[in-house]
Amino acid sequence: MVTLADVARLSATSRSTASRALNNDARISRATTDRVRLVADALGYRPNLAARSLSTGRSGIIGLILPTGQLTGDPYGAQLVGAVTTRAALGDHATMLWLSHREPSGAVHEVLRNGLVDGLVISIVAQDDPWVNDLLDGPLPCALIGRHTGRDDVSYASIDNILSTRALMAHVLEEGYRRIAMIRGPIGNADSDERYAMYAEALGGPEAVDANLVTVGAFDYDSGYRCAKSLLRSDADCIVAANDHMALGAVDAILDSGLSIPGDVAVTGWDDMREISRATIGLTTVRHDVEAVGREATSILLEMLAGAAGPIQRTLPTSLVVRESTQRQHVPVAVGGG
Amino acid sequence: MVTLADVARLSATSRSTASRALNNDARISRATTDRVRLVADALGYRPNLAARSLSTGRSGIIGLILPTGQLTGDPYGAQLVGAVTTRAALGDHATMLWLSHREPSGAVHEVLRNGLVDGLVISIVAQDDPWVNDLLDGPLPCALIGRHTGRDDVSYASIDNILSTRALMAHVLEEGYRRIAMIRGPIGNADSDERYAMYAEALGGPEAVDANLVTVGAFDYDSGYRCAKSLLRSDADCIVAANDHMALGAVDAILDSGLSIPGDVAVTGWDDMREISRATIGLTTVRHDVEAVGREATSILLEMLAGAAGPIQRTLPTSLVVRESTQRQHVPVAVGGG
DNA sequence: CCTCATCGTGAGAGCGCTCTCACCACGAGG
DNA sequence: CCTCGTGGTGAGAGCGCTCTCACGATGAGG
Repeated sequence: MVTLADVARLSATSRSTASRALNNDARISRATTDRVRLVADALGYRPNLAARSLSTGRSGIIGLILPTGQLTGDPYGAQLVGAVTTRAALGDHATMLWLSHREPSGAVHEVLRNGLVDGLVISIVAQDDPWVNDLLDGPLPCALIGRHTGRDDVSYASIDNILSTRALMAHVLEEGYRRIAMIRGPIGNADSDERYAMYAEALGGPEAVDANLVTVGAFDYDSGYRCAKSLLRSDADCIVAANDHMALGAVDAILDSGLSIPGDVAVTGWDDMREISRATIGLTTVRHDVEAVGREATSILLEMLAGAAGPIQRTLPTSLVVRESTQRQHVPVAVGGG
Repeated sequence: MVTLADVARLSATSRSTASRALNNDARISRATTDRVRLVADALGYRPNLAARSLSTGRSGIIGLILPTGQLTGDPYGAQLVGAVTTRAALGDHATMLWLSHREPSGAVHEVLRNGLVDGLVISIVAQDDPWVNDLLDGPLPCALIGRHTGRDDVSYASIDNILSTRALMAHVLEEGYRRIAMIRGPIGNADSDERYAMYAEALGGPEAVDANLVTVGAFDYDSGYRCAKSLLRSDADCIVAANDHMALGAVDAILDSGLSIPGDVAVTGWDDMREISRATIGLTTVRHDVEAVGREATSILLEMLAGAAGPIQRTLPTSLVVRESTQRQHVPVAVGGG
């Protein structure tokens, strides 16, 4: 293995100088820097990260914690991984992935407190997981993907649930729907809670909401189907689902009941997933940029690592995509598709 | 930060002894070991991995290299990641994920030669990527997921393409199909090459193959569709696709052409992916255990790290799953589903 | 001509761990 | 009683890097 000492010897300087030259220290003269660089290249020198890490207390590695579920089924998780990895590499950090299906108390904690990673990007689903708070209160800088219910003191990058839900609700109200039901996501999940809150706001506040028109799903196809069946019994004429998976379930439930979309019942989703937009019916949904969120969360973490103070919180814009599933008044037109 | 020195002091021993006690060294007396352990637990001591790594030359981290494409669309990549991570953790190793969409010459090489990872598990698609050979010939132990065309000197875990293809071909021949076409995968990909070779063998050898009945796809839906359209013009009565994605494309192409399955044309796939088995028609396919392959490749790497010599190569069994898409002679029955 | 910044460089400690080597105490064997 | 083996422990070097501190050379200002 070629070490810094080798480089120093062959470029006729000290290890100190060689180290500085390779790390862009302005104090080193141009001539020396060039010479050291040349030798390092020639030798194929690679700094040993363990040694550097031991010396600086920094490893140059960030951890990405992802619920296992996010990596199966849809490309969401994969996009996230790609975005985080790419952004981290851009900032000279490597990324280490943890899947949180094993008790994080074991695996995660193990590696979190031993100095392997400098910080964490965390994507959560079940927001009441106790270990999330453990991590947030731990010694490592953390940036969340999505908001965390009940905590305003943490850094995160999130999509804008407030404005997007307002726009969505305004749209269906304008289309003339009146018994607007919701298949919300799990209670305690921040995205889910926020979307529900704005749904309620649009209808005139929580007390104005008809309890029969609200069901709780689990962000998957099956719960969407089940919830929709129940909502149809309550005479819903529009079903607002908190994501596209559940919306697709709702679509199938409606069609299976012999009703038409949007003639009898309208449906909306969330996420604008490609495969689902392509499905049976063009789905009115909210488009947001998964990769941008991952990128932004990573940027936030890197900023914190560079010394930026306080919780950094950023909300990314979304856009309403109107397709046939809510356009009762018009001739159905293929608007979307991508 | 609590260091080994702290533990040693509070348990009234030396750093050397404390280190040995925590690492299960048999030379240390029971009493001392227990005492050290107790103190370590009480202090919440975590060994600093960078220091250990610097000292031992081992990091306890393995790298997993995955083509970006494998993480999008289907759960294949996610299952792989899960299996590798889990198996590695079992062997006290953490896993670091690299996606190879960036030129690996940059990112990968960067981190490979600096002592961060002890070894690599590599999953490849385009097997002619030059960097794969660079890695295989590099200083790090590597275990491949799937075979690598043209190299017998490397360690791998692979599914059995030979026996599975024989069984599959025997099945369709027995069903009475005679113009059996193939949508093979990319040339140079070992799985793809092997499957084609056995397809040819079953028909009486390479020279017995009708060139009009062989097309080259890219393992995705679109190429499956396109290839099938062309094969139908050559009067194929059975289309053997090298994976389920392409098989699904073929199914749609056949139906779009106004033909029936398996009445007019039979179709077979590979992989037995859940979503696809659920699709329009029950697909005869080859089931193999993705997670087992990932697990096995990781085991192999860990064995090599533990000192096992020579290339370790293991082939995992597959099973033929017969569903309606090839059963012309019988009344279609719902056989599969999982 | 001397003082004093300024710039560029070198010496060496230290990061936290492992591991070789040396040591001590004790009991068995001669 | 001395030697030797053995089980248990300690001292200390070393892993490869960074960074503080100190130093020498150079040039400007008095």
